[in-house]
Amino acid sequence: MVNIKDVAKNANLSVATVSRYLNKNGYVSKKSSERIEQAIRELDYKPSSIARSLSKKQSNIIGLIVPDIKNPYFPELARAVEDMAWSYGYTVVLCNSDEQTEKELLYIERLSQTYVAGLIVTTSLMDPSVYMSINTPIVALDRIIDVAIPTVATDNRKGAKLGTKYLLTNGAENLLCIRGPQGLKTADDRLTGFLEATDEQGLDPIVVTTSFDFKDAAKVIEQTLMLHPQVDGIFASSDTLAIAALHIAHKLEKRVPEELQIVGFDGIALGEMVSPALTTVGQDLYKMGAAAATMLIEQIEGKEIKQTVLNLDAQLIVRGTTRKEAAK
Amino acid sequence: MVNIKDVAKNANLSVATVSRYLNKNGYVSKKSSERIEQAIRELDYKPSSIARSLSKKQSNIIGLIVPDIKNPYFPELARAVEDMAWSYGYTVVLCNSDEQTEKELLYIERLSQTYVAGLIVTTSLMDPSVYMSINTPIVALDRIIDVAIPTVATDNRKGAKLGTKYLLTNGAENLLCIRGPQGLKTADDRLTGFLEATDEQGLDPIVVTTSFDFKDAAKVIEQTLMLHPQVDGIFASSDTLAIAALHIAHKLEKRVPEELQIVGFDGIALGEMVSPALTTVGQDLYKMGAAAATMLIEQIEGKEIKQTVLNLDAQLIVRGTTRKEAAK
DNA sequence: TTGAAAGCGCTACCAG
DNA sequence: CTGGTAGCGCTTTCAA
Repeated sequence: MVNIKDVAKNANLSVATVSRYLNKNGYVSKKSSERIEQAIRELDYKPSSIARSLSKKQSNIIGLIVPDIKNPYFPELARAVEDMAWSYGYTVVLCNSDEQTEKELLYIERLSQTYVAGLIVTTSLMDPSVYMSINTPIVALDRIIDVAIPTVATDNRKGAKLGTKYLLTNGAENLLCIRGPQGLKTADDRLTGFLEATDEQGLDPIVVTTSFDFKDAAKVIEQTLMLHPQVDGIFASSDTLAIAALHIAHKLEKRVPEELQIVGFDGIALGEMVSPALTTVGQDLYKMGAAAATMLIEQIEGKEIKQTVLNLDAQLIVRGTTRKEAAK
Repeated sequence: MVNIKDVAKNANLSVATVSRYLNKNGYVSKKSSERIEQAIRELDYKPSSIARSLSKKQSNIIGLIVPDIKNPYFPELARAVEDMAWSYGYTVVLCNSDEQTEKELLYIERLSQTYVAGLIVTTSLMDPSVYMSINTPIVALDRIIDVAIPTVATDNRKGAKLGTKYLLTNGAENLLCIRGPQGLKTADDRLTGFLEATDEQGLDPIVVTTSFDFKDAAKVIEQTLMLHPQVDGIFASSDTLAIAALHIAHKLEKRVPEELQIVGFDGIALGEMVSPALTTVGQDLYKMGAAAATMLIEQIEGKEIKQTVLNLDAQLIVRGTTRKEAAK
C-alpha cells in the first residue's frame, strides 16, 4: 500500500506539505500542489482513514442504532441516513438493538472504542443520562430521548388526532385503537392523540396494546374483532399494525372500507402495496433520516447548529382503507 | 481516554506485557495477568480499535453492499449478517449501491481506505475482475459473481421450476412470468426455471420484464393483464413483484386464487402480511445472511474454509394465493 | 517471562 | 511557504 511518505518522495516534498495539501489547510504553493496531485495520480495513493483517525482522534464513522432493521420502518430511515452520510464522506455502521437496553449499551460501548464520530439513535427505552454522559455527538431520530439532545421527530399526538378525526368524519362510530408497546413514547403519544379526538366526540373507544410483531398483533386484533364485531373504525399506531388489522379483516371477511375503515401511522412504502392501499398518517421518512444525519454531521464538524430540534408534522395520506369523505 | 500506557503504569508492568495479555499471545505470568485485570477494571480501560487496526493493518469492519436497503429482501439478509458479525466482534458498514456499478466502485474504494476486513456483496452487475483484484476477503451473497469467489446463494433455476410446476399442478393453464431486470443473473435463472417447467408441458407462456420497483412493476402488470385477460397463473421473479401482481389483481377485481393464482419467490416476511398471504418459493434468508457472514469471517481470520460455495435449495411455501392442490 | 523500542500512516506544532 | 519531528495507541520483534 502506498503511503503519504511515498507521495512526498515522489513529489520531492516533505510529508508535512503533502498532509497540508490533503487537508487543505496551511500553505501549499501552486507548484507544489501540482506536483503532489501528479504523484497521487501516478501512485494511485489513497489516504488511510485509520491512520488519520488515530492521529485526529476522530473518525468518519456514524453509528446508527435501530431496534430492528427488518421492521420496514427503519430501512427507509436508514437509507436516508446512509445517503446523507455518504455525501459528506461518512460511513454508517448498522446496529440492531432489538429494543434491548443492554444490547444497545454494548453497542455504544463498542462503538466508542472506535472513536465513532457520532450516533443516531432511534430508541428511547434507555435512561437519558446514558446518552448524555457518553462524550459523543448524538441525535435522536423518531423517538425523543431528552430535550437536551438534538432530535428529529414527528408530532405524534397531533398526527394521531388528525388520523382519528378523519376516521370520525368518515362515519366511523365504534373505534378501536391498536396501540404499540406501553412505555414507548411514540406509542403513548399516538394514543393520547387518538383519545383527544374521541373525547371531543364523547366517545368511548376500545384500546388494545400489542407489540409491533406482526403475528402477535394479528392475534390480538383477531381476538378483539371477534369480541367486538361492532367496530367499524381502527386507528393503528403504526402501518405494520394497520396492515395486520387489514389482514385480519380479510380473514374475518369484513369488507374494507365499507364495513371497517382503517388508518395507520408512519407512511412506509408497504402501505401502498397492500390491497386496498392503506390510508395513513404519513411522515416523510426520508426527510427525517436525512435531517438527522445532517444535524449530526453539523454537530460533529462543530458547525453552528441552526436547529437542535426538528418537530415535523405528519400528513394525512388518503388511500383505500377509508371511505371517501362522504357527508360533510 | 485511558490508554494502554496508563494500564501498564497502574499494573507496574510494561506496555508490551499488557498488550500480550490483551491479545492472549506470548507469555504473561499468572500474577501479572491479575494485576493487569485489576488495572483494567480500575481504570475502565477500553482498547482503541483504531490504534489496533493501524498497527495490525487489519480492522474489524465488514462492508455490506446491497442495492437498496429499502427493498424488503435486504433487511432480512442484513439483519443476519449484522447478528453474526456482532457475535464475532465485527461491525458492519451499510452500503447502498442502487445497482449502480459506479457507486459500488466508489464504495469499495472508500472502504478499502479503511482497511475493511472484508466485504459481503449482493450484486453481480459488475465485472468479476474488480472483485478479484481488490485485495480483500469477499463473499458473494444471493448473487453469484464468479466461481472463484466464495458464495452463498439459492438455486434459482430449480426453485423457479418448483414454483411454476406447483402452479401447473394446481390447474393454472395460461401462465405469465414476471421477470426481473435483464442481465441480472438471479432473474435470468428464475426465468430459465420457469421456462423449463412450461416447456415440459408444451406451454407457450407470456413473459414480461420489469424492474423491482413496485410502481413500475404494477404498471407493467396491469397493462399485461388487461391485454391478456385469460392469464390464470402468475409466477413472479420476486415476492415484491408478486405482491404488485396481487395488488393489480385486486384492482382489476380478479379473484385470487380462484381466477388467478400467484406464486412469488424469496420468502420475505411481507408475503405473510398481504391478503391472501403469498404462496412463494422461499429461501431461508436469515440462514443465508448468517452463512455469508460466517464464511467471510473464517476467511478473514485465515481459518480453514470448509466450504466455499453454499448453494441452498428453496422451499415451496404454500399460502393463500394458490388453490389447494386439487385434482392430483 | 518481561521490557525497550521501532514502527503502522498521518497530523500538527514549531522553526526556518 | 516548507520541512522536521513528536506524537496518536497499539503490536511486535529482539534482547535481556
